Amino acid sequence: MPTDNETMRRIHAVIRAIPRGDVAGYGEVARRAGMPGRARLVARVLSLSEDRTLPWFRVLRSDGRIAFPPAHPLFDEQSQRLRGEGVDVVAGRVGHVHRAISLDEALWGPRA
DNA sequence: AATTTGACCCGTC
DNA sequence: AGACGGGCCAAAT
Repeated sequence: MPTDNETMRRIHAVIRAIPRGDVAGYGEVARRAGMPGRARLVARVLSLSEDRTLPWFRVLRSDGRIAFPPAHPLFDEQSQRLRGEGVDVVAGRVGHVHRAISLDEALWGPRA
């Protein structure tokens, strides 16, 4: 499945749906968009997106770390934006975030 | 045409 | 906590 407009639209929609002060993993976004296992595609769509209103900073790695290396300029911007909406970010890592539990968490418990 | 490169993820050890 | 292997896949070399 190529990165056609429909695929991109669905991924954008899921990211736009992440509430303020909340975060989601790339793989989580992929699942919610009906494309399980396609985390890399989400990352790619994000990297190519021109939509400046998209809350890209709410998307993190599954382990809660910011995807960029600390040296990358977007690393600091993402940290700032998240802190700006109340998310605790320490050393590029989000701590315990106030958010509704996902289906995964309901079934398997919080990611340690 | 083959290989490498990413804003990745997961089970297993 | 980290490493390793496999899955993922469009773009760029």
